[in-house]
Amino acid sequence: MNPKIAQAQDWQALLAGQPELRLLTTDELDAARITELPREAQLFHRGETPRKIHCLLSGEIHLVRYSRRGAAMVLARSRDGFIAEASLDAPRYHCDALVVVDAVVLSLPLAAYRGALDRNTDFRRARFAAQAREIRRLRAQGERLALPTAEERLTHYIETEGSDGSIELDRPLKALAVELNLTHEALYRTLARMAQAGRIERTAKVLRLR
Amino acid sequence: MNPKIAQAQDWQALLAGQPELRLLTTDELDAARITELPREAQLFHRGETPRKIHCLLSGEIHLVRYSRRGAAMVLARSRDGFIAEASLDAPRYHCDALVVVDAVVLSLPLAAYRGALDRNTDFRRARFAAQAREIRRLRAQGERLALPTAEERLTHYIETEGSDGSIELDRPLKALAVELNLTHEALYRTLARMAQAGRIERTAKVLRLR
DNA sequence: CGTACTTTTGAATCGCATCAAATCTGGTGG
DNA sequence: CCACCAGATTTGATGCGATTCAAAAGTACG
Repeated sequence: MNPKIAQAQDWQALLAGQPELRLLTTDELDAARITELPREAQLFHRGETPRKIHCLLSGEIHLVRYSRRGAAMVLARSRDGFIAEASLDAPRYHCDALVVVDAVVLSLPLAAYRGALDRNTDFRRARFAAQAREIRRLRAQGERLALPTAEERLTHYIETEGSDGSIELDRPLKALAVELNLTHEALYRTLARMAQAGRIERTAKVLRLR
Repeated sequence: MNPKIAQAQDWQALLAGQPELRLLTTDELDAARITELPREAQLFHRGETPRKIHCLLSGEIHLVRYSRRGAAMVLARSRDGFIAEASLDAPRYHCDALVVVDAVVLSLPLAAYRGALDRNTDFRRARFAAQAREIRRLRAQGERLALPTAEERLTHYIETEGSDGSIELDRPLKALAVELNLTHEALYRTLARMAQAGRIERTAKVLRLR
């Protein structure tokens, strides 16, 4: 492990949680830096030119864009792994990266990242596969947003994002409503109706389709 | 150029239209085959295991999934280039590939494609960048589908997919309506209202924001 | 000149957003 | 331990925009 990073005893466990980083050589990790970012901080801003690639070790960061009327739109939620990797070959970021839960971020200069892609087969395959997964996830999300009713969107969400017909509720339902592009009222009502009709089972922390 | 492919005189022009294929070596192209597919044919079916990667040379192919009620959902429209590249590392296709306009397809065994990714730096960079573009496009599409009204979705579409505040209408408005996840009636009415109010300019083949 | 498809308009209906307000919950400080 | 507070959850009433169903007019193409 890179000595500069190894100094940070507290972060060892976090680094261990990112298997892809272990694919990088000591040389490649040499230029990496670790930063702590408090809630509300911004990792980067729209319009800036990407100079580093960031890997989220802990916390939560959202990619956000604002409509002309000021409404925030969440393009992506990240709880770990590389952030805005798809923007790196664009001349500018097209969204803000907003820290939603206090975060620890490892940042790597673009040159090191690109070098690793070219020379490190395992790393390259891992990143390539990760991009493919993201594309499939985004397609599923688009498919979901195209569904006309709240119930269909919720069902689709549980089927595609959950496992075995159920999802864990590790955050408030309001957050889920945002992801389904519903108001929280609409989601609450839909849940009530579905539970009433026996189409869904609801416990404190789990939603299960029946 | 690969002699087996070169035999197909008619397809030379089509191959020239795919700059990425020229990045492949003769060896890599050796295993490629070209197929013609009529409208309504399927290039692959949901549930099949991917064994080849397909590059669309001409025509149009849609990736389609069907809801339980049988409603078709178009996950992606392709008019040229690699198809369902993101599904290759999945054990099965999760959608059907439906030929919408008579198509010519070049198919390459997965092993040849993966070998090219590993050994051919230019090809790999090109594919990596293409995936990143696709991710950005899908994010923009998700953002668009989350907009509440027909007018906002249309405006967003013209702003992000068009150039300089206008788009060319090279296909019927009904097709555009599907992409905006609207009924064609809703789109027609929205266009009429916006034109009436002077917020959009409409000619036979172009839509322009004002 | 007929046929298939697109474009257009109308009327009725449905589902979600919006606004409002009450209740519940977890966590904090006194 | 309890009072309190912020945020989450829940229910109600109203309105709007898109869907749906229907039908007519326009357009391309063989």
